[in-house]
Amino acid sequence: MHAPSTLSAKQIQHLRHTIMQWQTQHGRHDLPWQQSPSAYSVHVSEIMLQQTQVSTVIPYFERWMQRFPSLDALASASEDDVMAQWQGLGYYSRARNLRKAAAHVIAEHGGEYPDCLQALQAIPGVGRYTAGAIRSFALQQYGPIVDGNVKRLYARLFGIDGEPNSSAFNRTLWQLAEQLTPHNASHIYSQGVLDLGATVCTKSQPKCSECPVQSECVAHATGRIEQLPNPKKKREKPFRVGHFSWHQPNQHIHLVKRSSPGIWGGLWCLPELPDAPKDAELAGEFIHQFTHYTLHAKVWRASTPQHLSVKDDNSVGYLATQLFDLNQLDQTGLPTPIKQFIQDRIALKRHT
DNA sequence: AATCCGTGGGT
DNA sequence: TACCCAAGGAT
Repeated sequence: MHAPSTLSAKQIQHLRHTIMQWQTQHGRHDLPWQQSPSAYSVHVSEIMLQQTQVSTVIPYFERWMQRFPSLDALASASEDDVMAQWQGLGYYSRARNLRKAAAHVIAEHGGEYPDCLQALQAIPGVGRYTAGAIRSFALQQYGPIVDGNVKRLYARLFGIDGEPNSSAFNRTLWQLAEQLTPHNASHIYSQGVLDLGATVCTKSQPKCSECPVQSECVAHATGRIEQLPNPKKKREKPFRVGHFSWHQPNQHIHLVKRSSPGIWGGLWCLPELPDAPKDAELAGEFIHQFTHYTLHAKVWRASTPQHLSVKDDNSVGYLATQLFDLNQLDQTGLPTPIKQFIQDRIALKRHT
């Protein structure tokens, strides 16, 4: 892998200054989580922003801070309440971990977030990136960060020609972040690299003419902007069939709570069956695209509740089970396609 | 190290 | 349309 040699002190100073000045003048300052940030609000926003675009997160963040305005409010909430608030955001282990994290900070740190990176990373769901982000944005202390934006920016700026997500590639990026991040006003630099990656050094059609570090950019100088960072190897997406049961006695729907870890863990869902039931009537079916596989869901009518459900390890077991009023589903965390299916069917029935 | 974990925006 | 991938972390 082609990696840059160690940066000179002069290079570091120049890049820091240029990026920080650009952030002050052209960076983002109006995002909801940038207004009077606390360790808690920064923590919440950073977890929500993992693998999720800013525009998607904003309404969830606003609702979350209304519903769980403090660490104590979150820690004392039920898992079902938390999952219902997270409904639709995906990667639901983030929500389960966020609730655990609130209890962790209260139990281990008396309700005050720790300020060292090591202790921050011991919080459930907080890794190297999020720990650095909390240090930078909430505590305004030295907190290097490497995320997708930073990887793209550094890969182009320094001409890093490595296998994406390989350990060598990641090690190089983190070394650069540690060198470049200043110990004073770390939050401005960190926000600067995020904003630069998100608004200028974009994945496609980057705005190099607006870039403050264009003249230092290896990829721009060598005409490799479109090649860097190198594309990830794509894998074949498998196709899976899932069988679900539909039991709907008098305006109620029978749901089971899915186990975690596992897909849709912690959410309420139509009971998943190990196989297609014999002599059952098909209530409906749908296709759902996950990142790793395509799900063909078949939903079968059941005259009796199906307490048995397929667990994550493919075994069959008894899970928590409950009848939900069809008008109550808005306050319940269901997988998005399942909720969609149920609501479509209810709407359909009303018209026939 | 490789795989799993959701959903939706952008092109 | 189909594909990439987004303020990553856990196992």
